[in-house]
Amino acid sequence: MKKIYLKDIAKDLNVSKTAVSLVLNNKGDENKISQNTQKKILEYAKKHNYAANSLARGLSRGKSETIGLIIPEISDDHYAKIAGHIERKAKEYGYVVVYASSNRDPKNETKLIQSMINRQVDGLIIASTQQNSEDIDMLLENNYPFVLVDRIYPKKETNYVLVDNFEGVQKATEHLLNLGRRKIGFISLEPGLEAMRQRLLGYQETLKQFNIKPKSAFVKELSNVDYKFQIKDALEDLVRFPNCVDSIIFSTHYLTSLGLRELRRLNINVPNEVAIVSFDERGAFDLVDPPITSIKQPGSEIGELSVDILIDEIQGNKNVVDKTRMLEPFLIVRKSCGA
Amino acid sequence: MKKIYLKDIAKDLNVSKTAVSLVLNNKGDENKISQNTQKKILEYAKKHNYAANSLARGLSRGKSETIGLIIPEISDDHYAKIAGHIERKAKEYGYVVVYASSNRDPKNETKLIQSMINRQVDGLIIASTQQNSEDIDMLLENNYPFVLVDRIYPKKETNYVLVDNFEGVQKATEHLLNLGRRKIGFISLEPGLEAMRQRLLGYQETLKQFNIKPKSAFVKELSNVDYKFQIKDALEDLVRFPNCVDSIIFSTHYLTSLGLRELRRLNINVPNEVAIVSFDERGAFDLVDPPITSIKQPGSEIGELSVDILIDEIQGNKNVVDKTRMLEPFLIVRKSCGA
DNA sequence: AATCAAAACTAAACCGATTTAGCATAAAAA
DNA sequence: TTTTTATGCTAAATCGGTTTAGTTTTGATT
Repeated sequence: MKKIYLKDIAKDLNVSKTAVSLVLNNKGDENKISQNTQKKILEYAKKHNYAANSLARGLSRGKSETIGLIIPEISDDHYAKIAGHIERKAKEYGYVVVYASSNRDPKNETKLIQSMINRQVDGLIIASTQQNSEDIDMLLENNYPFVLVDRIYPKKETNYVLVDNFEGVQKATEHLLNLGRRKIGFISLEPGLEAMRQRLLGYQETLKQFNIKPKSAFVKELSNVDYKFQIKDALEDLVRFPNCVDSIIFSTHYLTSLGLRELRRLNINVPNEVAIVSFDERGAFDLVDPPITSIKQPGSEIGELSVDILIDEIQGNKNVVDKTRMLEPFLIVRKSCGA
Repeated sequence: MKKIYLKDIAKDLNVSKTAVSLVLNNKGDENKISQNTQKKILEYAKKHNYAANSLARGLSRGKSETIGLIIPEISDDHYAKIAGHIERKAKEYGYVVVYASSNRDPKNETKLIQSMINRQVDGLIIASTQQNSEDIDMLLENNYPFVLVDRIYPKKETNYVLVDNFEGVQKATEHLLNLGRRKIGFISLEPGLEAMRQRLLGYQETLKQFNIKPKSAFVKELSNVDYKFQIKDALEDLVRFPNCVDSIIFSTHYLTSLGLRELRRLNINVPNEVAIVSFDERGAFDLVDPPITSIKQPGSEIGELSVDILIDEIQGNKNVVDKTRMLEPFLIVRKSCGA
């Protein structure tokens, strides 16, 4: 099974490389290659299993039919799901996906963006650390096709797809309030991410709507780096006097996991003593004791829309009208709130 | 920020493209480019942020510094983890990763392998459906660098990295037996995969070592396609008369999740009535009620070794001596067996 | 002063496609 | 019969690098 090249086909069939290339790219008719020749070329190509070298094609066409995906971590449940949907949708368009994890480090992100551009990806889907303003500006200035997912730069005009974080927490908070909980704690990460800010805001504003004054003592914002260690103190503080919250909203799934472990260690009954809600799902959250009420993001929509938008940008179409999409999250009610 | 090319540097510095290329590829010394010129070129390149177009470089060098990863599903916990480690390690070597999901369909896998080759990936890491003998043969014949992960073709001589599936289940079975369980059920998938065969074997052989005759009624092998529906009957059959097993080993994590749900529906107490062990971890298995005893695969080792081996193959080195690695799995003892 | 080797550099081919511009030939129109 | 037009095709440039096979320059040697 030797590799076969365009020029081999041309030579063997006694036609020019041009003819072969045109025909194989479906431009035979418009370039008036006779049906006869076309058939000949197509058959030969099929028979010998010809497929263009995509580096060569990419170089000559100036595009690679590849999209770059930059996310915090591919092994994170949430991003793995999104990556799956992105891949599927990209394939529909004939694109493949190169992924890279920033590990939540802005410097990594900068490098990855550069590296992807050098690798001639046609566009980028980025779940940014949100501390890479300059990179985003650079992309914008150069008209480089890209879409932000999951994270946005609120002051910049970019394409984006993300869930309505405010609404998500709003739903969760309302749920808790409707179940009679009044002392709701909120454990989140430092507000570097707009998403986290919106989640906090959703919590605070909903309390206000219910005429409850948000207490800052009920809110714990952990370091992105040390959250694993900080969560212990944070939780203890929330559940002990004088706070004694009756419920906690965790602003992301891994905080939920850690928090629940801690609550167990403290022998606190969930949901009787403290109800919990998690932003984001994770693996077997429905099997956990108790099954965890979660705010679920529409992962498939997020993935698919971001690809739709990106491809539209890449191809310079204007098919996709709205390139800034905020999607509706859903509250999945389970037993961790006592409902 | 206009893009800058090799020829721009050459022109601006009044040297040849050759010189620039050599210097930037660290071949200045061996090609006797004067220190002066080298410095000039390096500085200019750095100042203007030059980076080679990797399509062009790839085309001309015949390699792309890209590796292809073909797995059943990127969104699967297990593969997402492996993908994470693969990416990290690949980056260390200066490679990027293109991933694609076969969705467990051999036809897809064939297409993906072809597509990756056309895209000039330098090598492949494949978690094969194990029904693609011809593709594997083709890769072997063409001396195409590749490594199988997680799945192997037992009769073919390929590089591979996978966990010792036999040993994993052996550990689990011994654990159950040591806890006094004697009627151990085994829920698995159709034996298309060698991994599944080994797991079954591990179960059967361990029973024999304990002088227990394996009963085929205790083994349920579900269809890869319809397992979601079949598991209900399978489970009922196992726990009801005449089988009445006192424990079950699930041969993969998603079967465990489904099975546990079903056990709950049947109001069967885990672990008192039926103990369970899961092959493979999943998200929050430690938080589940009860926390699930699992056979854990060494994900980071699997990912890293497969990259080490692949890069060694690609670069034609012989640094990595053993290119067929079977790794040790670990039993993580939790409460689902009553221990 | 002629010879030779080493040092410093470069022209041009090449990787494998795409694409522009244009050349024959045949058919239709004048 | 000549001109025009359409048909069918191709040579060669191009994409942006790498690499081979030289060439020129410099300096040392005889």
